[in-house]
Amino acid sequence: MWETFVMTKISPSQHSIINDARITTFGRLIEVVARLDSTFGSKLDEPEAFPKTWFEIMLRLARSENQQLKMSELAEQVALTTGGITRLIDRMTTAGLAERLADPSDRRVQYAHITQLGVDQLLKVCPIHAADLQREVYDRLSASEVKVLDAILDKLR
Amino acid sequence: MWETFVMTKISPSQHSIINDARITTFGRLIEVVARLDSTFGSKLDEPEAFPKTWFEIMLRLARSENQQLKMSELAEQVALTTGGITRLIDRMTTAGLAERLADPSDRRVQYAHITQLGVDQLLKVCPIHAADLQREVYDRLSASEVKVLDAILDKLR
DNA sequence: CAAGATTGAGTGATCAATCTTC
DNA sequence: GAAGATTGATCACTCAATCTTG
Repeated sequence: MWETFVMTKISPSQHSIINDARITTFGRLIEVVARLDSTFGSKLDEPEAFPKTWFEIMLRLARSENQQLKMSELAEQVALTTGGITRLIDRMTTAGLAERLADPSDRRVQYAHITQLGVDQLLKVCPIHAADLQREVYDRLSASEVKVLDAILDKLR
Repeated sequence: MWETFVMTKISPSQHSIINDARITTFGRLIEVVARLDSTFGSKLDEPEAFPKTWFEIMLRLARSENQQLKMSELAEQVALTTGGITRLIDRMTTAGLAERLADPSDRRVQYAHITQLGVDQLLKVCPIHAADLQREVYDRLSASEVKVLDAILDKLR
């Protein structure tokens, strides 16, 4: 069939550039992770639901020494700017899940600290999230694949 | 040393809930991908630089039949809402990288189509991105690890 | 002057409501 | 009425500038 309109054409040599396997695989990685992530975000539709970002914050605080982290450390860990963290902790503070603690030895720093309510909520949500992960991720992978995945993450850290 | 203030406490049994290995690994996955992704975003600081979202869009359009996709298909593929895609294509149209094409057989649908300028830009950026990926990702992994990664992505699709 | 946190302005997303076409 | 795309309102982020403390 002849073409009625002239469309954008891509030559064979250009085709190989656009279809680079490395770009394809990485793109799939981004896509799969984004899709899984958003799946779990909407999965937490409990009465006391909170965004997945909050979950990540609370988890890191709960796992840290004294259940607290410097604002700047927290920002670095969750790949946000310090400005972003400032207002995120503001919101979590309003929700009663986090609070700020001053550092007596350096009055420039503020610690983000998870509250008792935050710990309670976290303990309630963790098993749900773990079950979701089991079903959506781990049940679909072999033990050796999980092992390799872990190794890959170590190398890319 | 005795404690001056009462801090949030986490018991050993609660500790095991919070430190679930499945949650940890998945969290690391999110983190590593987010970090890599933002690294490459700032890497494209060429004169005609564009955000990584645009790159992803252009790549998908260029690889598709007739270099076009329905707005809704595109939204689904890049995990955005249709509203988000509408304005994203608006911006790319303003930049001359994409355009809208009507569907003669169904006047409800609009196709997002990559322009010749878009293809040119994409062809310029792909080798740069591939080289970045090679250095930041593939040089750090063995061939078998990449193979397993691909298999994992297939299963999680 | 540097480090740490916050604030103001601007951007790009979501969600829900709307408009058009099937 | 349902499907597809757009629009309005809002939200959470970034970037750059600012304030405070070291």
